[in-house]
This record gives sequence, C-alpha cells and structure tokens, in this order.
Amino acid sequence: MIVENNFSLDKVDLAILRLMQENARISNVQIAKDLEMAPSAILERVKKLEQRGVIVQYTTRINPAAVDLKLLAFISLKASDSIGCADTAKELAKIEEVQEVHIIAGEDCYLVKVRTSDSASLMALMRNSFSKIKNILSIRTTIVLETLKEQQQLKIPEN
Amino acid sequence: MIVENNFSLDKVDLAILRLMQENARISNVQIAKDLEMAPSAILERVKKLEQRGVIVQYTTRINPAAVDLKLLAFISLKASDSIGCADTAKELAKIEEVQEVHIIAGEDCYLVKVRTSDSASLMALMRNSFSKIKNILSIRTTIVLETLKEQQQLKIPEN
DNA sequence: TAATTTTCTGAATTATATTCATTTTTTTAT
DNA sequence: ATAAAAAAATGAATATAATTCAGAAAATTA
Repeated sequence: MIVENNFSLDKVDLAILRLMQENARISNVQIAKDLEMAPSAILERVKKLEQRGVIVQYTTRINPAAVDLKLLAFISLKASDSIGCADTAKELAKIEEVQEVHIIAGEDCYLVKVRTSDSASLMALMRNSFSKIKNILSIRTTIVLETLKEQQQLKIPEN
Repeated sequence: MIVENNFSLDKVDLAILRLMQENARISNVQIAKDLEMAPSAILERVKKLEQRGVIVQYTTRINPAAVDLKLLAFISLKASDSIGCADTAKELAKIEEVQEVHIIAGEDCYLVKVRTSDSASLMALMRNSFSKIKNILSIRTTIVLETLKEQQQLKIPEN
C-alpha cells in the first residue's frame, strides 16, 4: 500500500519545512541562522518548494471558539454500489457545510464531517442533500461531544 | 447547544483573519492596502489577535504526498461505561500515531484517526494500545481509500 | 460633555526580502 | 577518473516591509 513519491527532499528541505510548519512567518534570516546558511539560499529553496507543490499554503490557525460554530457531526452513509457510492461522495463534497468526505472500506461507504450551527440545521442540511443524492440506503449520524486531539500537523521525517 | 464566546471581533479583525487564513505570509502593507488603513494599525491589531489567542499559529500546509505516509485508518471503540470511556480516550490521545480522538454520542464511544506506514504496523499499534487501555469492548476499523475533501479552513463570518 | 481609553496615522528607523554576479558543490557524460 | 555542465550557495547591494513612536482622531466611560 506504500507508494513512492516524485518529490526528492533533502535534509535541508525537510529542516526548512519543519521550521515553516511550526511558524509560517519565520524569516529567511532566522531559518538561515538555524541551518547555518545564507538567507538567499533559503529563499531560493523555499521558492522551489512552493513551485514544486511541496508547500501548498501558508495559513493561519484561528481559535475555533472565536469564529466558528459549535456543533460538529460525523455522518456515515451506505450506498447501493461502489460506482454510485463514488458519485454520491462527490455530490456530498460539493456541499459547503460538509468539511470532509472520506471514502472508506468496510460496512459503510463514506465518512462525512459536517459543521452546522445546531441540530435542526444539520437535519435540514441532510434532508436537502438527500433530494440531490441517489443510491443512499442508510445513514448513521453521531454528534461529537468533545474533541481531545485534532488538527495535528504532518510529521516530517528526519532525513 | 450554541455557546457565546468571549472574543469580540469587529469587521476589521475578521477581514484580517480572512486574509491571513488564506495567506499567513501576507504583508501588513498588503493588508493595509486592501482595508485602506495604515500598516502600523494592522500590525497593532494582528499583535492583539495573537495575544488574545484568536490567532493560534501560523502554519505551512505541506503536500502530504511529499512527506507523509499513505495509510490512514479510522478506529471506533466501545467502552463499558462513560467514565472509563473518557479515560480510555485520553490514553488514546497520548499515542503519537493517533492524530484525532473524538468522543461521540451514539453506538460507539470514540472515533480515532490514525496514520501508520502499513496495515501491519497499524495492527501492532492497536495491540500495543490495548495492553495499556482498559474498558474496551469492541473495535471496528476501516481504511480510507480516497479522500475527496479535507483540511477545510474555518469559515470566518462576514461581520 | 469632559475625561479617559482605544485606535489610527504618518514619518523615521530597523530589519528583512530580493536580486545578482561570483564561487563552490554536485551531477553527468565520456 | 575527470572535464563539462548544472545546480546550489555565498555575500554584497538594493528594494520592501516591519516596527516604533509621537501626535491626532475616534470611541468609550463616568
């Protein structure tokens, strides 16, 4: 199941990624000091990491309590067949309130993560989705009461 | 279920957050131009957003294909009672390979997201966890074959 | 409505990003 | 092995941006 990738990242690239994942606003000067290199060399590498698509985005993690809604739900769906399943998943992914869609092996076909303002609007969203989406046999919803660990960053290998 | 928060963010704060979530490395000068304000005013606000804990971190999204392992699994566990359930969840959250732990309402007690290098090491991890963790009645694992939507950013309200 | 606090502005200063010619290192081909 | 070519690094010069701060404007409080 392990697939090799086309990205060849050397020790310095990984060190840069590690520092920038921790703090996207770190200066080239600081990275250069940490890695004992010239700032211009760091800049060059960072530009290449961006161009090669290794760096996808510089983003700001915002406290959800400050801006986001409170209610979170996972929904798993079951479809009649795998082709219909994939289509349905794509439809689900288009819905704005749907944050994640995972096609999974096993009993169910997908796992869907939805964020809505309250239970009522979650139900409305689901009802609304069903009118658009075919091949759904059953639905099991569950509400997240508490999250102990989330949004963990990717683990960047040592070398 | 909706709870009010202590953060009072005005229109300008939200506009800044929206820009910085999209690009954490945007300059104060650029934000200032966009919002027709002085760069120093933007800087002052950003510092306050950091201090107040609204801005949690500036991070770099890295292409998982470049650095991360391929196999991903969801595990849902069932515990004997709700107290044991919470304790077990905390134990699970301590495991390095475990990326997310959600305490959920319904049939199961938690939903756990794990990233390991292959099925064998996932099984080893699970076996290892069980020796430490009590109150587990049953386990259902499922492997994510494809992810259509993930890592969506928080939706920042208009005003 | 006066006093206080908060936020904003704009100029000065400090620091960083960016560019580029040159040097060093690595890779490729023979 | 080794010469040629390519890639990466350096360090100085320049362009941009961050930061500081005194004073003005706006918002809040008593």
